[in-house]
Amino acid sequence: MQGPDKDKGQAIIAAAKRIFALHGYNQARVEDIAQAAGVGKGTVYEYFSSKQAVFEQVVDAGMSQYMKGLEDEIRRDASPATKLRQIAVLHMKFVTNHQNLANIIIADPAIMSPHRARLREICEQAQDMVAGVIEQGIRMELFKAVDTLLATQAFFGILSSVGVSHLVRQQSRNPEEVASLAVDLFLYGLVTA
Amino acid sequence: MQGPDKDKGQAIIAAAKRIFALHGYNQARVEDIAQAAGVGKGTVYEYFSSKQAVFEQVVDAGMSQYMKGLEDEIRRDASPATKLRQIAVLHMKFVTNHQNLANIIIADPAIMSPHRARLREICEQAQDMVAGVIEQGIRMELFKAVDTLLATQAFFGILSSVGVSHLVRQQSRNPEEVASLAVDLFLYGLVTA
Amino acid sequence: MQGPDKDKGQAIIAAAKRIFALHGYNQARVEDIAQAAGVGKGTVYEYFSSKQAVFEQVVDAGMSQYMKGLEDEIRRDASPATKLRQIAVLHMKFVTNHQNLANIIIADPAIMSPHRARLREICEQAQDMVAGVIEQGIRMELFKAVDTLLATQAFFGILSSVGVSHLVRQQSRNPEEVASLAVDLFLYGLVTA
Amino acid sequence: MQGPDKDKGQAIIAAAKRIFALHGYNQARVEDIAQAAGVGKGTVYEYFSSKQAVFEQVVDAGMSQYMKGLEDEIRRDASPATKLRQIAVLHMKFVTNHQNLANIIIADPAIMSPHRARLREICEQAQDMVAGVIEQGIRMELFKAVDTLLATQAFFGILSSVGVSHLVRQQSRNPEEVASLAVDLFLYGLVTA
DNA sequence: GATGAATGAGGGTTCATTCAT
DNA sequence: AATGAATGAACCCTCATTCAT
Repeated sequence: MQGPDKDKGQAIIAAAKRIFALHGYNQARVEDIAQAAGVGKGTVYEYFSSKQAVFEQVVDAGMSQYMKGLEDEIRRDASPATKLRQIAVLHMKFVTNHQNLANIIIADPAIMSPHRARLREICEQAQDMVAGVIEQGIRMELFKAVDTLLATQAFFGILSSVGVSHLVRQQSRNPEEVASLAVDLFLYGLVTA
Repeated sequence: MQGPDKDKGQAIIAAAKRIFALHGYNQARVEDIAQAAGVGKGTVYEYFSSKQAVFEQVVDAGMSQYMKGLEDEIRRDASPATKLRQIAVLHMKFVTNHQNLANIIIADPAIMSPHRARLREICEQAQDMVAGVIEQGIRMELFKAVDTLLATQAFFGILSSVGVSHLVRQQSRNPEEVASLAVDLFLYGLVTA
Repeated sequence: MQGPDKDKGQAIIAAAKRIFALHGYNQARVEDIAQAAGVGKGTVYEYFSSKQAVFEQVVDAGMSQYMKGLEDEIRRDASPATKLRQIAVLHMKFVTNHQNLANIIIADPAIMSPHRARLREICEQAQDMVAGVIEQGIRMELFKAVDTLLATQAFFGILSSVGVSHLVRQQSRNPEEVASLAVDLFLYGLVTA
Repeated sequence: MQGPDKDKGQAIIAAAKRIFALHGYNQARVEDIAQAAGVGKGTVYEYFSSKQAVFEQVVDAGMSQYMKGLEDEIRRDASPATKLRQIAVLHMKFVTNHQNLANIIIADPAIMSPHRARLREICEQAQDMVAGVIEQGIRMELFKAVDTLLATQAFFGILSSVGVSHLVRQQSRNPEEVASLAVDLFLYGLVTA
């Protein structure tokens, strides 16, 4: 699968990420990716077995990077609220960086269907980590005894939605600031005290 | 282009909604849609000018139905919090009903690109309506003086995320209950009082 | 009795002649013909078994009309040159009236292939008639002893070419005048005496 | 193994010329052309943007070859009658070689409609050249003071008609001989001196 | 290894024909 | 008889994939 020249493989992944995000999976032609990577069309097949495989590598690379960052934050010694704040920044950056790859995966059920189980597993791992933080907060009586799964999904939902809207569409604020405001809302709610 | 038999056109729209949601735009063959609607492949073209047009009609039908419901809720005489609660139920039902059509639109930039401007306008109308409710709450000093745009996006983000996860994947709870829990979280936050 | 059926069949033939001449065989849709004839699409199939059959009827109608005129001219008591002059006017009117139907037949080998033999037979009948006139002229030592087949084809070639150019494209002169000039050229040649 | 690009493009043109002449434009499937050229269906689209474009290239190739020959004859130092005789041979060969491509163009108004203006221009150039020769003959008082446009059209009409009949249908004589007989008729007419 | 010319399966779309009303 | 909604065979074209250089 992996050709010997790691740099070229990475260049193709990077190019593919841009092209997929820009045009969507089906509208992205292998030739476009090759051109964006500065290689010939056939070269893509030296490094990856198929267009599908390129996409999976793009997703895998993004996810593993994300998971690595997530694990680091979780392992850190901090209060649950602080951890959520840090994870929020991480997630916001991820959303900003990977634009709509996640949507491609969701929207095109045929894509990654062989790998979908593993992808879901990874997502669930991420959710479990955050759920763990929330449970910790609940045990410490800092958080209400809500349904942790629902809260976790709400957490990601807020961040993704706000992230896409604020960062992709308007680049007026930095990710940290937006993440902070979103987490405030998540932690303290909309209603006045 | 529009044949006189409204029922058949509606049947095609309904079938197309299922097929698009199931397979994604590109993997959905016109023949699949025709078969699902119980008509011949050519009949689809008696009612719609193209596959693209079918998709747009599917989206339009869903959106106009949604907007109609939203306007009804907004116009109702109720407290901002109650309005948000009602809108949440509406949105949750919409997400449940339309599954990942929204994601298809987001993920495939080429789809609906001529109509994208109008679609965005509709979405912004919906956001403006909810933003109006939140502003009203802020003026009444019921809500904190947050960035209303950010809060609105967070509101939709929570509902969409929770809706997809809870309702599409696990159908253990009814939309009303899940919407209520999500809104509680949005209004009162995670942190204990 | 002149039932309404006959009228409708004739109307379809007349409409088809216009549509075929205007768009060519393949670009002429059965629906176009039906519409031009002021009837429903299905009605065409009440009178003709297929699009192909409609075209054949159009051609047959034109040819039999043409042949009838030709026979009348041949039977007339006149000098060979005068006969050719009369036939030329007839042919020029035919070309004007039927525009490019002949070209459609020639250009689309699949069209009328079952009937092509008969069509060729009719054309050859027409050629034989004119060839007979030329032979008569040769026997009377009014015409040179040329290859009658070649002369006949030249006769039709001049008339068709001049007819299409002068009458279809520029309608400045009447068929009789143009036919007369063309026949002068055919009879007396270009070179000065 | 495989020759350079140009050869394959030329092979496709040559194959297309045969297939179009044999079946007509619409009945000629792209796959037929590809097969006749000994290439895959997709290869046609490596060299030409569409079926339409293939046809236009076929026509262009034929026309430019024809025009080149025509110009050479015109430029030659010879009497008008001799020039016409040479042009006649050229035209007869062209008709023989290109069979009914011209008819396809005439019969199918939709074909080449974007290029029709240019095609007509080319035809008019050819007509103008021949008209020039005839005018020269008239000025030299070798030819009668006829309408040159009409004479030119008659010239082409004789040659095309005789060419198609004699050469395509019966291949008993060579083009030069037939052309010569046709020109004799055109120059000296049918009537005895 | 790197390339891109060659390939053909697949699908959107048209339209001649049918048939229930 | 007359209609036009319904149908599906046919065909152009795209683009992922292969392979000879």
